[in-house]
Formats: sequence, C-alpha cells, structure tokens
Amino acid sequence: MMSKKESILQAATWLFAKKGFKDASMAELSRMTGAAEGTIFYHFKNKETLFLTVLETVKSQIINEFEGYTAKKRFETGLEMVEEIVSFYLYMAGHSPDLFMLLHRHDAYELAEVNPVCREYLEDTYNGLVDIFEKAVNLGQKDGSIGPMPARKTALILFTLTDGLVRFNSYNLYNAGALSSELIASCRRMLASG
Amino acid sequence: MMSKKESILQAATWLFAKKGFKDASMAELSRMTGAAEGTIFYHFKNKETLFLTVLETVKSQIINEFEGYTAKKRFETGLEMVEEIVSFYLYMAGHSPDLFMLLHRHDAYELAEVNPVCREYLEDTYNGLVDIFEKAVNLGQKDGSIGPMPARKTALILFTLTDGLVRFNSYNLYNAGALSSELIASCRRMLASG
DNA sequence: AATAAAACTGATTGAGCGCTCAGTTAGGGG
DNA sequence: CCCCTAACTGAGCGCTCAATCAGTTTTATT
Repeated sequence: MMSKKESILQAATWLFAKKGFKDASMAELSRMTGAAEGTIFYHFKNKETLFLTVLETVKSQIINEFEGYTAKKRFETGLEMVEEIVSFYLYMAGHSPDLFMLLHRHDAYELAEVNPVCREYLEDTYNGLVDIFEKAVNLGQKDGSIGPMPARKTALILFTLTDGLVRFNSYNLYNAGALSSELIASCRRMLASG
Repeated sequence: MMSKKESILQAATWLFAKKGFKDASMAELSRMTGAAEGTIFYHFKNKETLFLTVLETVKSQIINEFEGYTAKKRFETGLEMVEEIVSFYLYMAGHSPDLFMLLHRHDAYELAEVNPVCREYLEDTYNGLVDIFEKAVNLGQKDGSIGPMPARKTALILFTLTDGLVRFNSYNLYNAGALSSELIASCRRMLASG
C-alpha cells in the first residue's frame, strides 16, 4: 500500500508532465489522489517545493535506470555501446514519457534560473546522461571502433541528437519513431574510425 | 511609425517567448505597449487568437529568412550547403531568439492538439526548414559530396541535431555555443561519401 | 463643419488559483 | 481508558487574470 504522500508525488509527476507547472492545479491533484488540498500542503509546503521534489525523483529514476543498464550489460565495442545506449534512451522515453516530458518543458529551467537546488538537479541529470555517452566514446577510442575526436563534445552531440529525436516525437508532428534506425546509422557514420 | 496593432503583436511575440502563454499577462502587455487592455481585445478577440497570430508571423519570418538566404547564396557542393545552413540556423537562433523560443515551448504544440490552424502553422514551419536541408542533401548526392542515404530522413536528423543544440543553449546549463564547430565536423563525417 | 466609422479606454466582473487554519480523525504507548 | 502527536480535512481568504462594455477620442469622408 502506497502512503498518501507517495501517491501525491506520483500523481504530481504525471500532472506536471502533462500540463506543465502553471496549468497543473492543486485542485485537480486533490481530485486525482483523493487527498484534500490541505493534505497536499501538509506534506509539501508549497507548489514549488512539490515540483522540486518531483524533479529530484525524476533525476534519481533516470540515473538509476541508465546506470543499472550499463552496469549489467556487456558490450563488444565502444561503438556498439553507443548504439545500445541510444536504443535504450529511446526505449526509456517510450516507456516513461513523463520523466522526459518534465525535462523537456521549460518550467524546470526557469526555476533553475533563481533556484540553485533546481539547477543542481538538472545539471546532475544531464551530466549523468552525458557521462554515460562519454564512457562509451572513450571505450570506443581505446578499442578502435571510434575515430579520434573530442570525447566530451562528441558525447554531448550524441546526447543532443538522441534527446532531440525524443522531444520531436512528443510534438506529434512527425512519427519520429520511424527515424530510430536511421538515427543509429547516422551515429555509426559520425563516429566511424576509418 | 508602427500601428498600435503591430506594436502589440511585436511585444506579444517577445512576451510569449519570454514567459510562455500562461505566464504572459494582458496587463503586462498593456503596460509594455501603452495600449489599454481593451485595445488589445479590440484587435485580437482573445488571448489565444493573439497567440495564433504571433505564431503565424513567426512562421513567415523564419521561412522568409531561410528562403532568402538560400536563394541569394551560391554553394560549391551540397555538403557545403548543409554546413552553411547549419551555420545560418545557429546565427538566426542567436539573432532572433524569440522566434525559436516560441517553437521550443510546449504552448504551441498543446494548442495544436485541439486547433488545426495552429497545427498547420507548426507543420509549415518545420516542413519548410526540413525542406531546405533536404534540398542540400539531394544536391550533395548529385554532386557526390554526400553519400547514399535516405534524403528526407537525413534532413530530419540534421534538423533535429541543429535545433537540439539551439534548444540546449537556451537552457543555460552548458555553453552549447562552444559546440558549433564540433557540430559541423560531426555533420561532415555523418554525410561523407567516401 | 457635420457625420459616420474605426480606434481606443479602463473600471468592472466573475472565475480560478495557491494557500491557510481551525478543527477532526487515526494510531500507538502507557 | 486517556493522551499526545501525526495525519488529514475543506470552507474560505486574498489575489490574479482574461474578457467585457459603455463610453470617449481619433480619423476619414463629404
């Protein structure tokens, strides 16, 4: 059985992802969870704190998923590792769209301008993700599957490319899912060593 | 001398870009322009219509800028054209950040879910931009500077990559501007024919 | 100057919002 | 059983906001 506080947090994640910070109302959150509005403010001192708590759990969930994945799996080459990470990223985005939607909305970045804790959560999340790509690039440069190029910058570009596709998908203008195999082929050409 | 309607539209573009649809208030828009709130609603029947009109002008401005650029300029090869378009995209995003910020916020996409006119503006804008990349890829495949790969999908990936970097820059987490030369180098490797 | 139309005004309205608080219920130790 | 605390409640407060509208000013036409 989930505690009321947990169910509020979970519903808030979904609601902030779906509607954004401003359009998510405490009244609706109250309706969703069956908790009175007062109860929400008993557990979280205000809407911003609730949002911050959501961001923190999003950070943890994403980092844990990716670290768990790369820790378990064995990769033949660095290039293959890059490809698998891209695939896993797309898989995650399809499986837990709320987490990525929250990172793709501007709410968190606007809050980060004035709230150092929020900024820290965002930086940790992004650095964690880019680190994983960077590890793969470094590995690939050691085993020769990836050519000589600045590892960190390349990792950032790989991340931007992958994340950009996910974001594009959420716009519902194209079926960006149909691009995934072409995306991986492009990465392979981009990284190729010979 | 700008008409009051024009100045409202211009200020609204800036305000929607800076604060998003919900947080942009008609009171502030009134203060910015010196027009009474009633005047705004005299020219635009409601806030949503104002937003739609802003989106239409954004569409026109972006498409005009890019078509003007590619019409004037001569390119040696298709690959060079891709590189120049990427550079111009980054230049435009630095020069008119409001236009791109509006396309990077979720407001327009949420409106597009229920408003076909809005959806049309967005599709036109994106299709126009991807078309320009596609022309360059087609040219490059004719002149041999770009290898064999599906032109439209490649154009979408090039666009996603470039636009992703612009978006990333607006988050103020990294100085993504420092990535521009690496971005172009990556595109060159991705497209190379031999 | 007279007239009509277009442009403009700002006080007002009513709905929705985050948040408070005085009060109620539930749970666990003595 | 009482007692203390933690969890929970929801009516209500103060405020912001988009939108309205009766009235005024500006512009164009003859």
